[in-house]
Amino acid sequence: MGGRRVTGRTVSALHSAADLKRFHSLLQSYMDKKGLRSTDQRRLIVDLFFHANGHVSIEELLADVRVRDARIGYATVYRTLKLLAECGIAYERSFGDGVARYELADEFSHHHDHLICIECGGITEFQEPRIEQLQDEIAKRHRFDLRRHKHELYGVCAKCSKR
Amino acid sequence: MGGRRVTGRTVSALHSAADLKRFHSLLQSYMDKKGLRSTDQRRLIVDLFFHANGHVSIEELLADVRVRDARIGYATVYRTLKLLAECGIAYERSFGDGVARYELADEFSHHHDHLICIECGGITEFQEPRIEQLQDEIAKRHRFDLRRHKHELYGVCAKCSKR
DNA sequence: CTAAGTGCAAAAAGTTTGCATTCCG
DNA sequence: CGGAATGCAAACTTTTTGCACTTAG
Repeated sequence: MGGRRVTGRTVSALHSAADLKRFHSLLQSYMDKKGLRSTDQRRLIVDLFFHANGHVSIEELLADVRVRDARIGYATVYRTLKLLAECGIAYERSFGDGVARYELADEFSHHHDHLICIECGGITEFQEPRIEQLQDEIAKRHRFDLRRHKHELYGVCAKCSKR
Repeated sequence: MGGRRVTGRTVSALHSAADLKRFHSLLQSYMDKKGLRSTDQRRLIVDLFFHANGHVSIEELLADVRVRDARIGYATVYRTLKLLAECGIAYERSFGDGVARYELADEFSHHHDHLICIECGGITEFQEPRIEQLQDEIAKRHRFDLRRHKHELYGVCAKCSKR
């Protein structure tokens, strides 16, 4: 119910082995279908993305990737993330700071929305099924085919209020 | 209750005269306090912003503004919108298409969230008090001082589904 | 082999800023 | 007058693309 703290890149994501399996097989079948190739770079980037904490920017992921292989370029990470977004494995987000961020799709992680602290920039996740239900209602009301949503609460977190 | 269609720039916003009055007086007092000046350009931009449909980009507002005064530059609109955002009269948003958009703060308009069509880009507004209430609950649960939120539903609108 | 992928560097697209000039108060 | 605002153009930032070279299949 509550959210777990995932500010920045301090907490490692906890996805199950089963998620990883489905993730790989979906990606593989998409790549097969499109005639795309599996390269060292792509495997590394995709792997680190899966294990990264949610909400990584291209720059951040590139830094991670370069620890393992310093030759990899920005454009490759950029194109690989686009690829993941294309086949529905990743969502492209932007929290208003002008840089694109990517996170694992709900089906490989767990669906969640965000509380964002306007003081420290910390991001906490939350889940609220009753809101999801109301969203479906709204979509129905508008005869709108709802595919995804973005729900962000901005304010000051407990820690920052105290200071 | 339902939302009204405000796609792009086709429907004119309907704010009350009282809103306009409060809007001007808040802006005026902010400018007085900061020693800022009232210029022809600023008055024109601010005025057109108030009467514009929600969600205007700098580029769009600039186009409107230039109908009245062709000499006005991008930077002036940019700086004026920043000013409005600074003093809380406007919100800066971004719907992921890489351009910043501005809309009137809730207190001068009416609070609403957005349904965004991923086919045609159309934006429809919606309101749902029960969601607002649940948000407050979530914030409380996290001892989070909620200041504002962003709730966007992405999908395919009725019109586009039909095609 | 050959079409796809990579890395680089250049091009775009949008946002910010420096500065000479204009103009509000 | 003096400092703030404007308009222009240049600087930035981030994203996207073209291209020659490499490589998976």
